[in-house]
Amino acid sequence: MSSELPALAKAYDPSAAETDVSRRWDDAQAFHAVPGETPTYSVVIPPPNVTAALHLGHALNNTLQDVLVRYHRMRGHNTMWMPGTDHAGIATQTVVEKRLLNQGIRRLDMGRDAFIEKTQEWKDEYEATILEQLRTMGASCDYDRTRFTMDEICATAVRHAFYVLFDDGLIYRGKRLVNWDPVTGTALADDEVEMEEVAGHMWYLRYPIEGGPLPDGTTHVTVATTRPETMFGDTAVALNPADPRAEALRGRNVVLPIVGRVIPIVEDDYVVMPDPEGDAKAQFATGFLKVTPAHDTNDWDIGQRHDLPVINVMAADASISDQYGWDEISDEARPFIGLSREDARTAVVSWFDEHDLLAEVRDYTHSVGHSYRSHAPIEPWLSDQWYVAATDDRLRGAALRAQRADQTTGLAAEHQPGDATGDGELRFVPDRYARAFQQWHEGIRDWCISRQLWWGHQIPVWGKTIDAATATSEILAAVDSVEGDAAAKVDSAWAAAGAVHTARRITDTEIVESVCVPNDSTLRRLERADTSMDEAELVAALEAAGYVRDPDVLDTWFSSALWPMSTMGWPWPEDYPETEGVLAAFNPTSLLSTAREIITLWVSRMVMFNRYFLDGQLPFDDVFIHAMVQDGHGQKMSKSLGNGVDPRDIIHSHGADAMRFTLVQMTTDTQDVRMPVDMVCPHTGEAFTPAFITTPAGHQVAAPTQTSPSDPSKTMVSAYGVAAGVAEPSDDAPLARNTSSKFDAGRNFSNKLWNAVRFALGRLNPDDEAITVGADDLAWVDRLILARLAETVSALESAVDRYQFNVYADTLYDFIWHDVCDRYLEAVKPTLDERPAQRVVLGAVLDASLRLMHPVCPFITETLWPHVQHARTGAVAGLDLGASDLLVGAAWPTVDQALADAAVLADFGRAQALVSEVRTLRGAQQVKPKQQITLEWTDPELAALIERADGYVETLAGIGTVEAHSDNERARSSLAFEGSQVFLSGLVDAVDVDAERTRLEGLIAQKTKQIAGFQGKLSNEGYVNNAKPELVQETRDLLEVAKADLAAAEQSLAAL
RNA sequence: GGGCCGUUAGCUCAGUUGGCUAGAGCGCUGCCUUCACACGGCAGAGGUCACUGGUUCAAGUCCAGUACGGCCCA
Repeated sequence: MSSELPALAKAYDPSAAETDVSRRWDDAQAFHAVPGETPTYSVVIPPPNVTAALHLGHALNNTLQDVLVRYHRMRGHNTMWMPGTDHAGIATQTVVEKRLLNQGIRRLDMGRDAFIEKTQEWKDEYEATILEQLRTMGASCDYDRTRFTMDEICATAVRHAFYVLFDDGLIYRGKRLVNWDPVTGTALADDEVEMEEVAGHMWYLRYPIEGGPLPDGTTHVTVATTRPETMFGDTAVALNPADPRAEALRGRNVVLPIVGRVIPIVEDDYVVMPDPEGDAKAQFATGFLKVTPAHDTNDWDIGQRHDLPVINVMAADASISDQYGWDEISDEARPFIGLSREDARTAVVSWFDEHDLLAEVRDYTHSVGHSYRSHAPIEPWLSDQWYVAATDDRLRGAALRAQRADQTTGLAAEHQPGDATGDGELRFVPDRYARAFQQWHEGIRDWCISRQLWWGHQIPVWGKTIDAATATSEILAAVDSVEGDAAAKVDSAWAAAGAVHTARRITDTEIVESVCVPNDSTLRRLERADTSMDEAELVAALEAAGYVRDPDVLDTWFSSALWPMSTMGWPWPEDYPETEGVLAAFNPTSLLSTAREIITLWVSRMVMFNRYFLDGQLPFDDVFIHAMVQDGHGQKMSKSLGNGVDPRDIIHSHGADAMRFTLVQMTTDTQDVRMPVDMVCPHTGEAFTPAFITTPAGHQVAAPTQTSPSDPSKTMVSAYGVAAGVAEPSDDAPLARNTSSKFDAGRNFSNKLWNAVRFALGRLNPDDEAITVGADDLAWVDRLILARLAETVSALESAVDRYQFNVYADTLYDFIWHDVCDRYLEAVKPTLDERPAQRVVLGAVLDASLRLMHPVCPFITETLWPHVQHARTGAVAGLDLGASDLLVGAAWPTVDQALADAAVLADFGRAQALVSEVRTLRGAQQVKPKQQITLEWTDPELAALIERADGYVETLAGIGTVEAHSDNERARSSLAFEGSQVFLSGLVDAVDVDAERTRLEGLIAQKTKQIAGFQGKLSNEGYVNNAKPELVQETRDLLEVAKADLAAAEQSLAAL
């Protein structure tokens, strides 16, 4: 076998190893889970958008998931990690449109089908990239189960879910103000709108009072607005009923300038009264508010309260338009029709100025909603959209009741968890995020799910608007059975065939019918009166009857909300061989790991849907919210700032394990991850800290052009320079890639492990007899490393259980680097060849170390695994290391805690302290490493400790001889250890008395200070009486030792 | 505007129920090219724990406030 294993190179080279290991995992189907065995551990990946390649935030999240997944797999759980990608409707459509525009092609020109085809190509490209990235970073997903939110299995789930919700009255059509993105031309959900501070103006417009001046001579009211262009749609002016001017204005109207519309003055306590001392709003207020119900959400509410008309004056592109509800256009207003909202604003302000109706303009900074995709300002816009009744108790209530009682505060009585499945079981880690979940649901509004896009799941509703006079009796009966424009189910032939048929009266004369058609897999299972038609036939019949399919698609989050179910084959896993049994086995999943903002966007919706469709069952037990990766200036990484780091670059320069280890080590539960971004010089390959500049917006970014650190004649271009369009890469000045020296930590650690194993391979003998060794057979240092191993295993298990990733990494690092390498390997070097039992321990410790490190650094550990397996022999009693061909499938080590020998660990602390003291002295006197010195003790107890430690102190401190102190003429230095004098001789030929005196005087000063501190504590009665007795005793002991050390040092000084 | 988090060594961060004589990695300084590792070894320097007040025998840790930075939701 040894001939098959090539000798290890002097340093770890990740690239070759990673490829080889990936292939071995694939060949062994190592990540594939099959329903059956329990217990299970399952995770669904938060599906990355197919808009772009994965970034460092993805790398972090997926690394953390992989650590947990690999750990649980090793713990013997039936572990399944479901991978996949998200079609990301608006985001993908936007990027594809942009790419096409660059080629001079417009979406509308090419048509829906052709555009979807192009988008599909984009999706295929990025899906492949993303999956490749996941494999490259070592994510142990069950790739055989890879899903896409628009593939057939997911689409089936979406169709069925829509049908059920529609049938249950939880999906409805409503004419509301939506967040309209005029650039992409679609509605957005509330949480897809980002608020941004904008430096704008407050304009003060004077509206003339109809019917002449007030008794006090007032002829106008002055409204304050940040959006003058919406004035065409004003249908009232409001003031606060508490305003002293209210009485005089009661019942009066104003004449809307330009438009000529006469609109009432209404009283509403929403209106902020002017107050120069008040907050910003009050300072800028006039007390009069123009009310534009069709273009402002607050005005919409005021309009509802006062029964005001709603006049939409804008088209879908936010230009001023008379086509959406504004008629009776005055001659004065006509020139404004067709203007963009920006031009209209300028024109309106000019008009008011020219007509002496512009009272004032003031600078005003306020927040404005922007599309999270196009970044265009959102227009509140009146339109017909589909909604999920998220406020219904079956959804919102279920989400609130899911929360663990100890993570909520002030829940309403009806939201207290009950006995239902899933109630009170949802846990957030860190727990502070539970509050975000709770507050979001308490303030939730119905969820607008229709998007005016082409890329997505098209809404499965066929509609028709009919004249009420021609309606069938069933339809009339239905619409008359409900109030207003609510939808009512119609008992029709469509319904008999399995569709859900609704109707609603939208005007006195018009009725809208909507027919929701389920797909065949649902139809097959329905009990329906008319089974003559399948889906295609039903649709054909509907279309023949004049029904038209809704052109809109569903919000991406609708399909994402089903992800833990749809990926597992819901609703009918038996329909697809690959999903059979998966849903039952792996939902609820064990964990969802995601980012903060996703709590509202996604977590909430998964909880609502999973509970609704699966009898209250939660989609996951734990929600882990991971940190955000920021740059060195605390800024979010983004393309536009050019401060992003591509995980592929890090894998290329440092290796996947180095990246993973560093990310894990940086993950604490309190803070975001700050990652100072360096650049790689394309000329020399060296990493350097770039020169930074501050953008006008106040961001710290790498200057567009950078100079090569070692050759000032060469330059390069930064990612910011390219993103900002101010620098163009060329042959002479290429684009420099970003990196971060933070990843050196992981690379160094990998290399350390590599070399530790390399050393061991040279000293272990594969032909050793396979003996089982117990504590009694072992030397002190062997018992020590096993004790530290036992402690380490416990600490790692506890870290995983608590999602303390940095603790996991630090514990591992400390054990491998310090315990194994610095201490154990160094200590056994002189004895290994003579002690077969020690070789057994060394082999077992390395075997266990690879297992412990595997979840974080899977590639290097898997690479080393066969070498260690080949070289080691025998076993250690109490340390269970099950055999396995591949490390990925090996068992987590189980260690009998009896190996955590307390006496050995106590001696270790003392021996290590002594080694440290001796080394410090050696260092101070610059004794050569190879120089063996003599230690002379004065306390026999210390001699006994050194004896028990069995060579440990001598080896690590470079001591050749240990003997009792005697009076002779040797040149010697002395130190104080545990209150006794220890002498070292043979350090140098002649002791530098002056240096020795300085050193001892420093020591005396330090000890004196310590003693004062301890004495101060002990002379404090409050301390002695109140502190725990063992603590007081400890202080007393420390004082005694310090005193003895001081005496020893003084004695030495006197002897000089 | 509401909520959450952070401010500890030059940098990036730990610090569990108050007991600290404040730690780690990187960087820095000195020594060592020792037969696992210079992506290394040994040693060292470096901190009034943002600020103000309070509780306590005792505060990096608890409470109140201030300042600055960040995030989430409006």
